[in-house]
Amino acid sequence: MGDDHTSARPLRADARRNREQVLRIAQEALASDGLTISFDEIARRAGFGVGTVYRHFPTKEALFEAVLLGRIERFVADARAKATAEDAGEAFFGWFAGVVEQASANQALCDMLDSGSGMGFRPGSTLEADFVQALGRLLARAQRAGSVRRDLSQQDVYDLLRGCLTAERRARARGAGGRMAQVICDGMRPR
Amino acid sequence: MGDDHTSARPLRADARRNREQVLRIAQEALASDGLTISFDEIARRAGFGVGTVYRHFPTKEALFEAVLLGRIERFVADARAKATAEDAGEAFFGWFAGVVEQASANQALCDMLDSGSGMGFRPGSTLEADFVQALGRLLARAQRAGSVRRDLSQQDVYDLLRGCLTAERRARARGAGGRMAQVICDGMRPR
DNA sequence: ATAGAATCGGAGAGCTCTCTCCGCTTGGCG
DNA sequence: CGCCAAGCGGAGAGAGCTCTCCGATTCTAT
Repeated sequence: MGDDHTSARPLRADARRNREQVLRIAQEALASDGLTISFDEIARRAGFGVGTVYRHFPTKEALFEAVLLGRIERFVADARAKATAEDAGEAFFGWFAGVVEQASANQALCDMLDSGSGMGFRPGSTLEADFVQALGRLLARAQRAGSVRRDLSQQDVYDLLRGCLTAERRARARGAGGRMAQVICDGMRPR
Repeated sequence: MGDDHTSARPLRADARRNREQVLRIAQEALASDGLTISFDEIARRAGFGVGTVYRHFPTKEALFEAVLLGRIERFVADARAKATAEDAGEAFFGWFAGVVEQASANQALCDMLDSGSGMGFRPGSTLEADFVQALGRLLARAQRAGSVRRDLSQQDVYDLLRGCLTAERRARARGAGGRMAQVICDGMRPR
């Protein structure tokens, strides 16, 4: 319970600038270094004392969520938008490849999806369930259309997505990114 | 360095028993908890003081290597044994699925292959290079035989293997293991 | 049984990390 | 301009980790 957006009064002008600066730097630091980066290090990179950063975000988790949750929500929204597309197979594979492309560029996003309920997603939240459910809808339509093997459950595909992120992230690091999703999508097609 | 097997005199009988006990417990602990388990915790589970464990293994890394390197070496040996098999495609896919099956049952093995040179493999060793090279030989033969897409490099397949481990470990955790390697192998076949 | 070498146990040094506390500084209103 | 609440900085508490050190204990050759 810190002083989120829910506070009664608006922040002082300098405080608002500082908060935005922290978010900007945290975003960069998380994208390049992942969830293991320390709170102190983020404060240092942003040029603030650690007390200042804690004033804006009551825990390390709260800061990370402020940076990352929106990204995951966008994946869910994107899946919902594609849920009525004409070509169900294209919708499913396009969404899968899009998530892989976006998330593999961001170490913290990979960490979060990778670690599952363990660390990334807060226990009380339904975000992970929403994500899997949105994925499941695209999958079910694509299977009905005959574009995806029928023996794969939504959990199977969620796990394959995580695996694909691991692979793509590595490939990207050596400058050979962009093809892992293609291979894994082919593997999900009926033979 | 420490007092490995290279020492001049043999260990006292009780010390040898203790060393083996430590290795047994460390093996279990690493398989279930992975590379992030603490040295203190292993000593505690084995029922020894931490000083005793350090007497046998000079660093945490040394203990972990004593448990894990042999497993990786066996993968390399297995790849070499299959390098002259009649059916090159079967040899490649069989090896890939075998590694996934064995390693996905062991959290520490997954961590080691996952993290690459970062943490798992010691910088000075050639083990990781040997592993990739042995993989590369199986791959090249399978590609010549037309069983695997030709646009995949040995690094691509190494990354796909790591991704497959991530996926399979998750699937196994929810009791649905055994099919991830099938999907990814299918993805590597020519269309 | 006994000496003495080999081995054991665990307190604690030194490090990193998260998070708190409170004296000092500064923006913005009257 | 001057006041003071809002905001800032960073020392340090507390927890956890790796690894060291040395007095206490146990094995084994005689």
